[in-house]
Amino acid sequence: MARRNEHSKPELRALAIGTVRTLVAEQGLEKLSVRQVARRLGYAPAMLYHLFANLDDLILHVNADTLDGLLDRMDAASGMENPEAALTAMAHYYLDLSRAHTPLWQLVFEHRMANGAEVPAWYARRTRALFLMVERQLERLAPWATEQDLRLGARTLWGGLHGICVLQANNKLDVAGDADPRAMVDSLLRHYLADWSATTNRSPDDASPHGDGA
Amino acid sequence: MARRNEHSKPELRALAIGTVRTLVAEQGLEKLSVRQVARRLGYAPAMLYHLFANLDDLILHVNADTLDGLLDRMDAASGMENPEAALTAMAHYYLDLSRAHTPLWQLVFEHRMANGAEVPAWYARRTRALFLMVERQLERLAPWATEQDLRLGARTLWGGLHGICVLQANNKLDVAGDADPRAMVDSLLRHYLADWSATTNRSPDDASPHGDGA
DNA sequence: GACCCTGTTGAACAGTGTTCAGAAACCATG
DNA sequence: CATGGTTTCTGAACACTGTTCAACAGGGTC
Repeated sequence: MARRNEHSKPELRALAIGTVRTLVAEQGLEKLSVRQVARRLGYAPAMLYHLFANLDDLILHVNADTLDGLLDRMDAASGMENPEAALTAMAHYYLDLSRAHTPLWQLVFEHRMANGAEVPAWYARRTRALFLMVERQLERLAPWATEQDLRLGARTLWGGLHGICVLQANNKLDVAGDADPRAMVDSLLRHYLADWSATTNRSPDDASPHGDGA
Repeated sequence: MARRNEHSKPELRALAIGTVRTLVAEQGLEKLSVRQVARRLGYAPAMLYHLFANLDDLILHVNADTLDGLLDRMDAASGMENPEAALTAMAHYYLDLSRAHTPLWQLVFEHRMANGAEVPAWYARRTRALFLMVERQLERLAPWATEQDLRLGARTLWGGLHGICVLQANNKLDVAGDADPRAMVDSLLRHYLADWSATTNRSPDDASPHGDGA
């Protein structure tokens, strides 16, 4: 019972990734295990170690797919006329993913690497791209903002959005009295962006032509 | 080797909770296991099941202690004159906990119950209390806000703060270019609160004396 | 001394990720 | 056709995990 060669290595890799996706979607990330994936594939568990370095590696490949889908949809929104509308659309994609595919979303954002290993570069590139897209929209919203303003603003805004999604995915919102996550996201974006773009304008302690005091 | 009776049941419970705290602080939550706790205590693993229902129950008791400490410190800040200053102080406690005691913080906020069981009432009470404290400060900031405004605002603001702490605890901020979490928290509070308190004032579609259209 | 009760344990069960020697089948060469 | 090499795949093992439960040891009571 060796050497069946029914599928090529890349085929098998894609098959394994797909199996993890359905398995996680069906039973959540707690039930995910190498042995379960192998059983569904009809192979011995050890076979998976010829496709991926370990379970973390397999999960990262699944997450890369999920992230690519999210980034694609966010990128499509980045062309909108109004940068505020673009950010809102992006945020809604982010939230929708955490609502419609909660276990898959958790696999991306709540999975911790074993023994604190660093994520590989090919993966970190994707999370970096996410923040960059937000920065670019903020830049359109306030072209006068410094590079540091944009970094801080993007990380604050998207970190905040992320927190709402985390609470939503973990059902922590119902515990503390029900609240509509969509309304929360809209509230965050509207209020934060309004004051951010208003007060980031021509910072007083910067090299501005004629500073109009605080 | 049975029936030593060196400690009372409540003593043993407190001892076990303390052991989990040091164990998690030293090695992170991944390494936490019933057998490790028992070994440090000098008992057999099975003994712990006479003190707690299971590992989840033990962890919840540890988390309750952590939350109580946080709530105490936040409660002390709630008496400050300026509600905005109070919220800032509370947020800083929240962030500081996630920075100074990251593994313990993760145990509270990133631990998932096995087989999706609901958290018990004595525990849920604490997370509810957290949101309530924020609501009370928002009410002082905008006494005219409706109950629903307060709920939405508190959950949005604290959800956002939580997200920043999550990214911080998981080292996701360095990956995407370094950003000071403290500056992010301040940015979130300042900008969100400024516009929230300004625009929540006498909502136009509510029973206001003379609505000034959008 | 006999009894019960309570604190405690060893052993077992079912599961986990991971490694590795080796078997089986395909391919190319002599 | 046979031989050898390479690739694909597996069974078994190792060291773990949470949890359960029969059984045992010691203290208190009658």
